[in-house]
Order: sequence, then structure tokens, then C-alpha cells
Amino acid sequence: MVLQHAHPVDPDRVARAQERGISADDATRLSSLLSLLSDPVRTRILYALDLVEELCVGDLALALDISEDSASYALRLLRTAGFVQTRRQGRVVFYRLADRFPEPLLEHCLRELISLSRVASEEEDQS
Amino acid sequence: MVLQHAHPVDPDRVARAQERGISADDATRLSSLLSLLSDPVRTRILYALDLVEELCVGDLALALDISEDSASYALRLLRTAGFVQTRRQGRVVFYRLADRFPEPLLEHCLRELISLSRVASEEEDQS
DNA sequence: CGGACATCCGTACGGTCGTACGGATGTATG
DNA sequence: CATACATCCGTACGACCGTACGGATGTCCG
Repeated sequence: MVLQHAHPVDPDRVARAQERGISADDATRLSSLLSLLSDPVRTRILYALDLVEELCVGDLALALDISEDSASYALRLLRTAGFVQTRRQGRVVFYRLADRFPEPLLEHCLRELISLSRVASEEEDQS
Repeated sequence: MVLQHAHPVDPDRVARAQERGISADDATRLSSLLSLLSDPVRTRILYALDLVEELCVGDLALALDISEDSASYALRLLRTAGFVQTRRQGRVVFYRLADRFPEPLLEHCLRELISLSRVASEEEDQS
């Protein structure tokens, strides 16, 4: 009985993938980061803040046509993650992108991925 | 009664955010795209396939120490989205990154975001 | 042709996430 | 000090996603 396929079909590649692949920990961390961007409300908020520097919760809800609850909840997560900073002026809280964090990289990702997602949806339409 | 804050606190910025902001449709499309990357199994699979060109389901499960069910399910989603291609050889199905699709960009995002997520977790540890 | 095998598929379950609602906090106005 | 207001928070509900299990499909071997 000649086994055409043993347990590892390609042991060499399996070994390489094990060695240089992403660890489960890193992958989990990366996933939580990407999860924060995988929400329409949050991406629109980040994009809007990138455009106009700073906005308060109510204006943000107005500009994006979402409920204030929704905006507040999204901002809470973004704030906890360190993506946005706050500035109080009276009873109003203004949000802006955090200085220390991913502005340039995430902007590139956002901008490029938007056009990419458009291309992807067009290809789906064709097929 | 002088209103300190009317409904739009900063009408100019609200208008700009409305005009140039991301539409709800684009944001939804972008979110579905990012959702595909927001899973540890899927990112590790994409990364592994980028490393070693192609792998079959069983070897992939072996290399990443996950169940074959998990690998198969992840590959199904990636295949539906057009991220990976398949090649049959006998009873074995080999998967590789799709030619027509986001290899360069997603690789950059993946690589850079991995180190970024490490930095982020270190900052969390400090605080 | 029959058994073994790699992979896929349908279903059901548990956990997680976003939303909506009510109330709480703190601030400015008169 | 009392009212109005912007925002936050805790809770509960509904929807979606990933996993696990059983079975189906197609392929190779003898």
C-alpha cells in the first residue's frame, strides 16, 4: 500500500509555515485591532475626524445621520482603544484623532481599501 | 436667551463632513472587507499562504494547529470573497492567494498592522 | 466495484457585538 | 438654586459569527 498522501502532504511547507507564520497571540491582537475598523459607524467617524479635525458627539451624529447613542458608543470604543482624544469645552466634548496613534497608516489603509472594496463589489456584479 | 450651542455646534465642519465623508454604502462595503481580515484564523491562513505559495486544508490545519473544520470554514469564506484560489490534485485541494486580488496591499497592511498591534498592546501594559 | 480518505456542506449551539432605552452625571443659564 | 442640556453609563434585547458534529460528495486504491 503506497500512501499517496501522508498526514503532512507537504512537510517542508508545513514546517516553514509553522516557523515564520503569525503566532496565535499576534493574530488575536491584530484581529482586535481590525475589528475596531470593521464597523461602518467607526470608519465613518474616523474618516470624518480626519477631514475636519474635531467634532462633538451631536454634530457627528448629525453629519453621519446616525443616532447620538450610536455615535457615543462608537466613540467610547475608539477612545478606549486610544484612537481618539477628547477636549471639553463647557458641556460639549470635542473628539479628534489621537496624536500618538495610527493616523498615517490607518488613513492609507482606509483610503486605499475604500477604492479596493468598490472594485471588489464591481467584480461581484460581473460574475 | 443666548444659545451657547445650537443644534449644529459647528455647521461648517458638519457640512464638510457630510460632503466629503464616506457614504454609508461605502462604509458597509469596507466593513465587510475588513471583517474578513478581523479573524485570527483567516489572517494566519492568508499570511501562511503568502509565505509558502500553496497548502491543502489538512496541512494548513496542521501548520496552524487548528481543526480541519475551522480551516475549511475559513477557506470557504476567503474563497467566496475571491481572496484565495483552489487547485485540485486528486482528492487534495490546494489553496493559494488569488492572483487578481489584494496580495500587495493586504500584505503591507498585515505586516505593518502586526507590529502596530504589538506597540498598541505594549502601551496598554504601561498604562 | 468497495473501502478509505480529503474535503465540503447543512444544521444547531454558544458567545459576542451593536442598538435602544432609561437613568445618572456634570455644566451652564437665569 | 433650579432648569435645560450634552454626554455618558448600565442593562436588555436581537442579530450575526465561529465552532462542532453528522452526513454527503467525489476521488483514489486494490
